[in-house]
Amino acid sequence: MEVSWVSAEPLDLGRTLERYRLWGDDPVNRLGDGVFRRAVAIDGRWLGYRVTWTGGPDATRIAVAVPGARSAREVDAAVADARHVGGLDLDLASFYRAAAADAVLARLVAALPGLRPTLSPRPFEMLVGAVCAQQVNLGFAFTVRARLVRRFGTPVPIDGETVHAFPGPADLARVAPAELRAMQFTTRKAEYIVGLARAVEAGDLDLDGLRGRSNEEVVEALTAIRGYGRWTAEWFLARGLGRGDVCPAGDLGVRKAFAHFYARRRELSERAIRRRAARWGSQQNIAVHYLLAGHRLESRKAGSGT
DNA sequence: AGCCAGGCTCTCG
DNA sequence: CGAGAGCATGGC
Repeated sequence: MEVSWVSAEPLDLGRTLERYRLWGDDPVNRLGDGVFRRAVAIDGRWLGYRVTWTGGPDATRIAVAVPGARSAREVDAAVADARHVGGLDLDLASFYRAAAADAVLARLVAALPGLRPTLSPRPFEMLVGAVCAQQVNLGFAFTVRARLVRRFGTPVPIDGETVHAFPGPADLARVAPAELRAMQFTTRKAEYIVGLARAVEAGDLDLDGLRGRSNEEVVEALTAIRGYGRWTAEWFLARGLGRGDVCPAGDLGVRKAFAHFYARRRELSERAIRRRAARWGSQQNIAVHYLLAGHRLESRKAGSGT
């Protein structure tokens, strides 16, 4: 079964999803040439789906196909997942209007038309992925995350290939931290990941319920868990929940991007970054995404390859 | 060999 | 609180 539609909003899906292979192969979000594959859960069953697209940033036709679907409801679930992954529900047009007032953002919007933040549809997946990326370079973070996924996730066939569903709390709650250590997680991170899985399994933390809470409440709930600090909570708000008014100002990449674009390469304090980002109000999340992508673009051109 | 990488916890003042 | 040390791991 398949559905397709034309995006009325600016969108370059290829550029947006490119993120999924910037730092290596991602067995959960598989991006090929002009095709993206992922799995979605419905009624306890995993279904692989495929997204394809044609046309330019101003009129993209998107198609979502779910080869194993037996009902429209299953297709709807895949479409919802795909919309989240592609950031399709973010108001990019409003961001573009706000960006026009900022010379840096205006330039980046012109260079990267239709780029959207990719959101992570599943909170547990988002949080564990964030732990993987704490304090290590992103290539390595992707490597260990992929090991985790291949070992504890669920393989789902689609189009003769395999996508992996990210392991859920139940899959990881019973894992001994030593098993993660063997995959080159640090002892601490192994504890953080298993600890989160067990907290969710024990009912101490309602991840899905976070969606309905304020930014402050989400940060408070997450930072109460060992291993989950402000950085992780803010990325969760931004990339998990798609909150617009969030800027993970402590993030190394964000700090470098702000230094590059707004301070003649001099380091800005976290507070200074927050102040500047606050001016963008509910567009902060997208603005930060453009700054990060723009910084990658320009430093790659300069010959270094972050 | 040594520094770096999209942090977090713990301890002190 | 806010700064600072200590922590671990692999890549370059």
